[in-house]
Amino acid sequence: MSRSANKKALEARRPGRPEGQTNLSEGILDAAEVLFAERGYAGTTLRQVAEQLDVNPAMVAYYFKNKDNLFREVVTRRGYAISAERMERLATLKARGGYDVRDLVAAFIEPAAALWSDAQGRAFLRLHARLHMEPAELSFELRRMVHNESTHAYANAFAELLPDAPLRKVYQRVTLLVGAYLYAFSGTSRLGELLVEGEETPMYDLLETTISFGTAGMYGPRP
Amino acid sequence: MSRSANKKALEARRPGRPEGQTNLSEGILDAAEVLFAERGYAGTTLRQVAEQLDVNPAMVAYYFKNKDNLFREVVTRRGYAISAERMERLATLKARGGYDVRDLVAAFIEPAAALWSDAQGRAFLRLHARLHMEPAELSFELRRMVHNESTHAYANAFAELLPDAPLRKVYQRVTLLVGAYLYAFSGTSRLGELLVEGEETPMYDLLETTISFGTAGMYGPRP
DNA sequence: GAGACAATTAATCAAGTGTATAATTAATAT
DNA sequence: ATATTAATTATACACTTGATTAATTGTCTC
Repeated sequence: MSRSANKKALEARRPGRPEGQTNLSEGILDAAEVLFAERGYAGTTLRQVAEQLDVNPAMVAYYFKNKDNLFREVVTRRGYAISAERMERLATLKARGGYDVRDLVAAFIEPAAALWSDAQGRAFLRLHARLHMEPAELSFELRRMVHNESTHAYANAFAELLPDAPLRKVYQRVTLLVGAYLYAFSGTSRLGELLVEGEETPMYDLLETTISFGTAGMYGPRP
Repeated sequence: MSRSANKKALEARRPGRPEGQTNLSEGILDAAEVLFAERGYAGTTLRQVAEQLDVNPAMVAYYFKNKDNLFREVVTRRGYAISAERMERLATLKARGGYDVRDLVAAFIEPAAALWSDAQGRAFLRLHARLHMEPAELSFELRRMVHNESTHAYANAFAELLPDAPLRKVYQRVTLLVGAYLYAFSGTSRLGELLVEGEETPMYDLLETTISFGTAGMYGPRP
């Protein structure tokens, strides 16, 4: 992965196109994903990105024009994938018919939660959560582009299943659902640190707990 | 508030102690609170803080030593206040006896949600949420100092009311509760933007919705 | 094989960063 | 009155940042 791992590392590096094929573009996105997730937009430098690939900083500009654009590409790459899978799963539910609130919650959360299984995906989940805290001028347009369609689709679907709740309440609950899963899967929740009682492995079961929590919340107050 | 508003603004400013009393320290905390909330730690410069008070950048170092320390002071000033009020309200409930899950949820959330009423408090709420996304080396110690005690106290109280749920589950649900209210009250949720259907005022009712959502979630799956 | 194109490093630039220090003025203590 | 302390501006320093440009080397097309 890191270029220092191959045989070229021992030669003094010279300018000019290297032999063979390279696909630096993907590597830059991966490295930037980790760094933006950990340190945020302002806290990440293009030099850090380049350094992680053992490459000249100018390469980032060569492939991605500028920092802003790099950030957008990192966010949209996986953001649109999640959004698309949400829409697919919603369409599947509607085609099948007879789904309930829990089915909707699962269809909404699982496409994101699935990324938890590998380290690179976890980095994106953290960035995904972090994006909502970045300054409006950086994040609002991105969030609108990536998430508006699916958020509205799910809110409407929830509203159909909850005819007694005013639309405002449904949107508020969806917001709470989003906040809950973002935080839980951002890897910043200190769950591991809080629960030190020996046997308890706090991450196990987290998806199930999140879906149950969100489902109960979406239904609203118990009668 | 801004010193450019008083009569001194028109004179050319000179070095030296100004006449009368000054309390710049509070003003710096307020300005930094807003900026850290909006732009994060890395995205905020000490010059921005100073500029907002129309004051020399060296004043920030004079009052707060360095950027790191300023951040800590901003976070702890209100963070400890919230934590203390949570502990008080928990003690009140326990003294009174006969409380339920909803009472606990309300006692946990309301001390933070109360800050929503004024602009400066909303800035802190945003910072409060953002803190959880800042790099671990900056935020973990702070979060531990400020929130560990009350989080454990509430988790244990919840566990007593929910004897069927394993402790791991209780902590997971508390985590989801925290994520939900942090996001909802961070002012970054785009609730206002998403819901454009005329009459609906999305912020009205939000505290009630959050408490109901959290209560239902804490109870776990419906039977 | 020659020229166009692709991918890389080296070097640089202007702007901005946190921080430190000295000079300056007012308030306070003796 | 005088010395000390408090609060402020001015200035500067060493370093980092995003971005640009030129030089260099490999690959592809004809």
